[in-house]
Amino acid sequence: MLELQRIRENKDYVIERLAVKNFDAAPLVEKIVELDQDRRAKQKELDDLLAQSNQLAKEIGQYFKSGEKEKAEATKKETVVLKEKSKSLSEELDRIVAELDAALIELPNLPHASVASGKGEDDNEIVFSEGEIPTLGADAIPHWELAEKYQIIDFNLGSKVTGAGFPFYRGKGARLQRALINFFLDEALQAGYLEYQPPLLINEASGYGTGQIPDKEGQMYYVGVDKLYLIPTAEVPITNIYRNVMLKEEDFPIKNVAYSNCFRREAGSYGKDVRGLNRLHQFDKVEIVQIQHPDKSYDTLEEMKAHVAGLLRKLELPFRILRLCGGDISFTSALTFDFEVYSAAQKRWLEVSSVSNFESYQSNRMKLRYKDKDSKTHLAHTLNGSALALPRVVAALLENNQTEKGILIPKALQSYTGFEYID
RNA sequence: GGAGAGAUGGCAGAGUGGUCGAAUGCGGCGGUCUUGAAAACCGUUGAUCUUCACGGAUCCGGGGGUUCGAAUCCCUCUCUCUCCGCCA
Repeated sequence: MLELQRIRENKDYVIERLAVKNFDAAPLVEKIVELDQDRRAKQKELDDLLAQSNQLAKEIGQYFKSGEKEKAEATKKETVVLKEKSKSLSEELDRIVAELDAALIELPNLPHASVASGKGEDDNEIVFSEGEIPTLGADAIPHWELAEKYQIIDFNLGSKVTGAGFPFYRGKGARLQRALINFFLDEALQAGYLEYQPPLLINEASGYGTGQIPDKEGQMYYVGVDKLYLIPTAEVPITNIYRNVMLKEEDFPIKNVAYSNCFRREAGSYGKDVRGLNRLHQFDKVEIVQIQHPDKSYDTLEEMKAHVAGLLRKLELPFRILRLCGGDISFTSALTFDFEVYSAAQKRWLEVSSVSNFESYQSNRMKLRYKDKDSKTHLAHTLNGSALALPRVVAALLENNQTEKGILIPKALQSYTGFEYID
């Protein structure tokens, strides 16, 4: 959520920037500014009343001590009026604050200056691309057929046991998964990240902290009896480690990495987009999260981009980087780069990573702050990125590397898989 | 799942109805001393909202209540610990 002070002081700028996200912020901003003024006025009024009550209470205490019972009783009567007034005033104040909070939550994060306006994914800007797009023989087949041919992923079995979008990985398929996870984790460790194994279920407060709740809780699986959500990404537990935390300036940068299963309901998805590994309800992902000083968060974003690019390079996958336009960038993000790999048999680009700077948007929700050298309190910046999400990487590896001898495992991965070919 | 105990400032730990935002110790910061450091001694040291400022308000796990007045009493939730049960 945006800082109130920022909205108050840069009303027009906020409205202007949010237009880039195709969000008409004007009515909401006006409402927020009004509610804020109202809140402060009411707060002052209430504070004055409470100050009077406190004063009287002190006096009553004195009277009792000195044995002046009548005076005490008389003063008590005075407080009754004050109490009624302050009670109704504080109820009114609660209403205003609730309304203000609700309005603030509806306001998306401001897009970074480099974010262009645009309608949707077609308007994203390709800022980088690398690698040759492989040309496959006429007998090349998509990964779901390869999965069946080599019996490494069983989608039907998943449907039987759970439902669509929950595949079984089997034999060398399962070992490939394990190899990729270890490879990604090791690479992150080498880059200075601290490894975590997070809980896969989170409470409501955590969902709120990173922005899944309210609004997007429909995308998460919910365990009603225990009021817990299955995580859609390790970002949620890992970032929420720092909910209500006061850091010191020298703690920056905090670099965490976590492998986790991710669970997404993906309500409303259908068609060829969800074929095979393209979109699953449960998948594996290694996520990197950084907490950084506001002055350095964009350098950090570049560092994270470079890390992700390095992974794809080592896997020898052709990839491109997109800067998301206003219409495609998420509600909570200020700047997002998507990484896409080319899946040669499907002849399409698949998103395998999304690297974002949330600036102070999540921090403000979570009260993630730090003290500077003058022990002034500020909000930290949060960033995260997939490094990487497995299924589409696997899809591209299978399709691009299909040969007559089988699926060729990239060199960098062979020490992890223990085999050279899936055959 | 059952029974009991507890949650106080960065940490440890006092406080069971009124000058308690909270003793004391440790840690942190500043100073005296010292060539420098340590030790010792002196001082200082929470957050949020509001105000130009003085000041005011709120916060002792979360929420609610009793009272003129709550860290302190009551209800409720969460979490931690101990014992029993179950169990990878």
